[in-house]
Amino acid sequence: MLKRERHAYILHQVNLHNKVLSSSLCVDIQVSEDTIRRDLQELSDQGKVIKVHGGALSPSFNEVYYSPSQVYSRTEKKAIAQKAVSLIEDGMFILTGGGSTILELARSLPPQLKATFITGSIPAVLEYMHHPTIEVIVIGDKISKSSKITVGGEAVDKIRQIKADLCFLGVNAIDIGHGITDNDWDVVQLKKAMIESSRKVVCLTIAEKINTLQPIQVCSIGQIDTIITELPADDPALQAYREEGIEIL
Amino acid sequence: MLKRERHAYILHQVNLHNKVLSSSLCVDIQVSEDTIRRDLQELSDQGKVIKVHGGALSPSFNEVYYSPSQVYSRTEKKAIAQKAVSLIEDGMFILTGGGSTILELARSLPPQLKATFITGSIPAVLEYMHHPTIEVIVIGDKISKSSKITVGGEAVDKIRQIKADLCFLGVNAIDIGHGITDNDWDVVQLKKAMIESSRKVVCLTIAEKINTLQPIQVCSIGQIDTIITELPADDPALQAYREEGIEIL
DNA sequence: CCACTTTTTGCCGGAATTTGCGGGAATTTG
DNA sequence: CAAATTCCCGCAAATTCCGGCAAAAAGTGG
Repeated sequence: MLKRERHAYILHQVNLHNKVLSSSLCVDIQVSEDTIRRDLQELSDQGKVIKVHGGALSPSFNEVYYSPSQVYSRTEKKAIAQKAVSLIEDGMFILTGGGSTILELARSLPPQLKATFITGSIPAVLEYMHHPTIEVIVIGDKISKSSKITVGGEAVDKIRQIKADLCFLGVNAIDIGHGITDNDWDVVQLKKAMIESSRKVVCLTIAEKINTLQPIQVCSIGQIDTIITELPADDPALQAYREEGIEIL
Repeated sequence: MLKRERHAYILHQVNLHNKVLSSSLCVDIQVSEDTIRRDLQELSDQGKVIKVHGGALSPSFNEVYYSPSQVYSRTEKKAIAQKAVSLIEDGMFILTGGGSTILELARSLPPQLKATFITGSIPAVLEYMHHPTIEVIVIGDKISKSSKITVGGEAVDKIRQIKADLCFLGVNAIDIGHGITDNDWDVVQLKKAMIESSRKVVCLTIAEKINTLQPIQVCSIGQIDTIITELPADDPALQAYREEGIEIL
């Protein structure tokens, strides 16, 4: 990996997460800690980051008041993203939707990962695009401005032509009896197609949304292979799902 | 392999992967590292790539991390966008590419305009998405990270199925003899399809790019209906194009 | 076809950059 | 305070860069 690439990657990470740890960077990028330290030093000299013991912070961190509730349940979603990343292997084809949990996943992808991500979500495409090595395939159709993803028959058709290894689904509501449910007709059509076109379906959801309902069903519990929440895998809140034979992470 | 060929190949690689290593290029093309270095130097002088120790990066690669305000020739592009907007009428279907001039156009759209914009450019989609009343249709396919547009056979096919009223084309190089030319094979395929699928083809270009050349032809002068530059319509620099029967704005 | 110029290319030697490593100082944490 | 981690400095190896030079190739004009 070229020096400039590393710098770009580090800056991207800092701007996304407001901080980076030298220790995690050097395992991500696969270079020695000294190199990372020198990189941080240079970026710090340029004023792009603020160097601190053990890593670096975003320069805007000190200026603006940092509201932790800026993004709804950001920390939980980060934890979910971390677990989700562990399912991804080099060479995989991965279908993803949109939603803030998926975005967090996109930001947490290790930099040397070589996989192909397929999505109709514009914010997700933006995140994937920043990644140095992954391939991005966009599902085209009309944009739904509210959800910022492409929706419609063309999009559904395209997804049906795909057979992906993995499908990451950000979930609005999940319930043991009604499965995954949602509130946008067009988005539901897409999610249905995504589930059918994937060998393995992984649900990402914060615990808060477990056992909640929305008007339109996306799929039944039986179609889900894995559920990822911010809770530990053996949390009692997930017992019912475990009993249905769903893998819990 | 000829010098021009090498340059085209290098540019293609850079646009594809966002970076090239001198070491890998010289085994690919079977020339000495010195030749590659000189090639990269020249391309860097022309601003086509950014030379770094060990190789080169795509110029758009760094843009992402810098402020969007320092865009090259911003004021000129705004002037062009103003003129372009005057061609748009309610209810039109409009094909557009990517590029900073098109983005400026997207930002200049009047807020009550009701039209449908079709594009494969992710930055353009983002701009259109912010608009309250226009419809956005995304052309799907694999993302070219450097140009940030979808490229490939699927995208070309989709465009062919469309018959748009207008096509706005950001232009890299235009010449009276060679028409519009560009340097990325995949992008050229898209632009060709866009031109064929539109009733009226409008070129947006800053005056600086008039009478310049790139390796690959997009279309001949005869296929262009309108040219928009920041210059007044009767500027002598555009005389030759006017004589070809092209409308100048 | 031949001399002549221009361009291109490869090679060489020295300079510069980058990277990892070791040792000791400094900082953090319990 | 003590252990662990992180930082900093200098060094060495590897790689890359750069300017100059000469041979090869391509273009030019008679």
